[in-house]
Amino acid sequence: MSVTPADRATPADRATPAGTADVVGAWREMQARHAAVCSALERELGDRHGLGISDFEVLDRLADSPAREWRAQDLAESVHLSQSALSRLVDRLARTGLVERCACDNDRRGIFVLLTEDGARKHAAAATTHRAVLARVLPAR
Amino acid sequence: MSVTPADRATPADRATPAGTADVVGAWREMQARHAAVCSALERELGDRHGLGISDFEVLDRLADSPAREWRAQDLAESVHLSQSALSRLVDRLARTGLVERCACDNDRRGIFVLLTEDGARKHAAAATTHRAVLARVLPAR
DNA sequence: AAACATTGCTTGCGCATGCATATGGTGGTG
DNA sequence: CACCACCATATGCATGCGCAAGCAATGTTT
Repeated sequence: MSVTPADRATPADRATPAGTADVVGAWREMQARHAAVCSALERELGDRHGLGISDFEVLDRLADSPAREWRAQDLAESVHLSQSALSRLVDRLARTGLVERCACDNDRRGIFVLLTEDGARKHAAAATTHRAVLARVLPAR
Repeated sequence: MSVTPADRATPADRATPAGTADVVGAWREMQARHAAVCSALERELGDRHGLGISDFEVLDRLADSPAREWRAQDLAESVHLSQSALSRLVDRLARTGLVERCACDNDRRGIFVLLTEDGARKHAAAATTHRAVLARVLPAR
């Protein structure tokens, strides 16, 4: 149930603005669904492929890209992680050979993160699980 | 150059069931919204009331309850936290006097977590911020 | 060109979380 | 009563995260 703009703008605003209950309900429902999907993904990606959710998300972004490379910065934003968290995540992925760090020629502060062949294979395998989990638990009520 | 969902779910894709592309898109959108709401809540509840998201969620459940008390177990499930995480969360809230642990008479393994007067006041204040943030960022975009 | 501000990434640190396990309480079965 | 499987919470430990600070490269101002 979505809240219409009219609901939100109702003037009968006291301690609890009109439409508030709906928003809270929507938020709780989103939290529940988010938690359900995360825990299912965490478990299945972890057990079957040794990947965490964030790991997969990064591989997924890289696999989507034509050149299979992203600027670290853009990657962080895309997967909703802080710069520092992404830096360490790339560390872990690089240590297991799934991605490589690559200096950026025109701006030597930046780095490109690029998918290795191993990474591409891992992603292809994990993507099947990922899609299956989403199809199973995301629409579930 | 971004790859559209349609690109990912080419009909020639036997391994991926139909509708898969849509689910991935929906999941990414949910992640984005969830992250946006969490970061806004984290910031505003933290700055204005010294509360984290989980802290508020617990207070909110307690305030909702007629008796202002919940079994620790049920609380954990309701706020989507592990039993251990909730135990420590209650520690922190109890240490700042917002809740109290209360032995359960008929089953002395269990505990009730109950809202103190301070906790109720804190919740009332924070709830305003919480609702406002939700109304602002949840329906956005 | 020298000094300063800004950007992009890394690192030190503290913290919240989950998993596995310990501790203590309960109920059922012999 | 003794035992045992089970349940509800607490705690040790490892991990991933964000914030703040650091560092090197780049851009800007004079």
